[in-house]
Amino acid sequence: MANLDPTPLGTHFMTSLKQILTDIVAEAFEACGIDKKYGAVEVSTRREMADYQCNGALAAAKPYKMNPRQIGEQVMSKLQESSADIFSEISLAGPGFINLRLNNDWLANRVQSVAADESGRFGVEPVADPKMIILDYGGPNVAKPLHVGHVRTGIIGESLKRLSRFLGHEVLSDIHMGDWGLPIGQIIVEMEDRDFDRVYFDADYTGPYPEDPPVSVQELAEIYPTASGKSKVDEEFRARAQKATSELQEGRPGYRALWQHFMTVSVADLKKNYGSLQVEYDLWLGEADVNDLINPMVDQLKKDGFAYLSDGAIIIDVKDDADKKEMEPLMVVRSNGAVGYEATDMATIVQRVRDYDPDFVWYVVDGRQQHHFKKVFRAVYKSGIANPDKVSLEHTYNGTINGPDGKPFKTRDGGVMSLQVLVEMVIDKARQRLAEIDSTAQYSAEEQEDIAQKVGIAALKFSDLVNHRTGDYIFDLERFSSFEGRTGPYLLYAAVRNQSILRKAAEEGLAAGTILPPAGDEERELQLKLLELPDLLDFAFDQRAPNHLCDYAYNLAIAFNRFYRAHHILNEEDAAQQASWLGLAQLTVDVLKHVLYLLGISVPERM
RNA sequence: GCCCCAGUAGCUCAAUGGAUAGAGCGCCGGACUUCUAAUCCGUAGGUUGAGGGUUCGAUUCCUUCCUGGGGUGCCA
Repeated sequence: MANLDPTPLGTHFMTSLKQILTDIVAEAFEACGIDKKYGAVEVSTRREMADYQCNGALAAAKPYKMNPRQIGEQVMSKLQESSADIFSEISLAGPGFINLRLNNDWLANRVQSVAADESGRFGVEPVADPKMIILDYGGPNVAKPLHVGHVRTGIIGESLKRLSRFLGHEVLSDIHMGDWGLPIGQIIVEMEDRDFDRVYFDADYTGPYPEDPPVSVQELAEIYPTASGKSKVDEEFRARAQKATSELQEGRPGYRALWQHFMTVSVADLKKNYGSLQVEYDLWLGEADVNDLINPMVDQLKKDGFAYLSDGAIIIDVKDDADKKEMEPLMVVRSNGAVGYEATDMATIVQRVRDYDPDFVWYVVDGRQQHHFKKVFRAVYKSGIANPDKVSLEHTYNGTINGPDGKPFKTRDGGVMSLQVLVEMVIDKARQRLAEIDSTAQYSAEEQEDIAQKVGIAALKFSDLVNHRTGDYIFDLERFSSFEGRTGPYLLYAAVRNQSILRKAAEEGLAAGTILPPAGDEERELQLKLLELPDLLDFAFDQRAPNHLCDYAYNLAIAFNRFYRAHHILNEEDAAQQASWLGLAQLTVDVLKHVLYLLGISVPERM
């Protein structure tokens, strides 16, 4: 095989099997006088016929005015000359699919080289050109408890963070709290009406204020919905709330002191609740953190002619000449002087560009905000706050979790189901399941509880992440806490059984050895699946879609479970074969656990 | 009105323009003296909402409808 030009395609060309095969087939196309771009190789969709396939002969037929099968024959003949050591079978099928089956020795050799990688990267090289990515997800509102709706943004964002970071990108996650808008004003007014400590509401008093928060997060959880409800029906209340919001933003000391208390109790609660889902943040910034950037930004926008007064509000036109549809302007300051999330989102971009100079900002936020982000992105690009050639602002939106009526989920009494309650229900279900299983009875109470936590969280997270990011789906507690079939616990179980073998092997003094060519179809499929990892990670990253990680983890677990059934490792008498299988089992569990880690799911030692 | 998103097996969901559209659940039927049966194997189940178009090839791209959901300058 001739030395190929280094390819700029793909980020893991050194280790991606797909890329290696594409390079080989592309060279064969070129040798036939056909553009190498037609040499793209994919995992075969017909696994009983091939491991990998190239469809390029079909695509090349027209421009080269040739019969696709004729092209296929020529390419095959070149491949047979150049790569007989790699392929055990090269065939042409149907209208012109080039089917490739890998030589078993070559296959095992590849797997062995991945197993021998002691860096913990499974042969996946960090990207050559790391990007700086800011991931904005979670977006909880201060004083509002997390509910089922926060599940998706939190765990999808967390997974994208872990994936991007593993691939070698520089990533910062920011919770971006909603802590500066009308809800805060509504709570302030409601608290004033309820005669909370007067010092906070006395405009002439400037401090000091009490150190202890006047409210708990539980009280806030009750006060906010009440205030929000009043605001909808009571115009006077609403006007007062708007005024309070505006005064808070302008710096009224008593309101600022109250706000600080809200933050203290809310952040502690958020850390606890997101922590239970293993959703973690690098930055705990929020809308309030950009307050001081807003006035200068608005002044500049006015000075540059992008922002102007209209009906008492300050707006920016974001309509594009290419738009056929209507596109109302973005309102950056309301007529009462308060700012909403349009201004804070814009100012946050000012801040992020200034402080981090990112290549990407991904907003993992509900898809219903698409219009909002479109306007914000246009406004910042148009006004020069962000340079479209430098930073890509993406609304990496997620769908909603709906009730049976197709609308965002509500409990039977019309309320929202809190995240904490949901998590506790799922873990409790896991406890019950655990109690039914004999093997765990001997474990300590602590270990059993740890297992229940991991099983419950795995069930919850996997059943959400397995759905495509952008799609809505219907909330089903049974499904969230199901432990059978295509679920989180299925994956844990596969990993745990594997670990059990390795533990027993270690006790018997058995060590992993060189991985040999597959002994059967089950093992062959497992080896092939392991080699798909780099391409899978690239693909999931490109699509910003963790469901592909779920898909891979599940298929890897299936492949392992079949292998497990077909070959009894510990009873194997051939020492080299046994050592090979131990190596394969070790690699499988390492890869499986790592992909689960990228999903934000932890694996217990045993269960 | 305008815009966005969706419509795939009984149900919940997958499917980077490729061959015979896949899983899980549910249904029916098999496999535990064997490294953990939270497992494995098998059967049945489809006009991919409808029509048109582009393409050698369409669930995927374009277009017109139908149905559902969402959004649409002073809530976020």
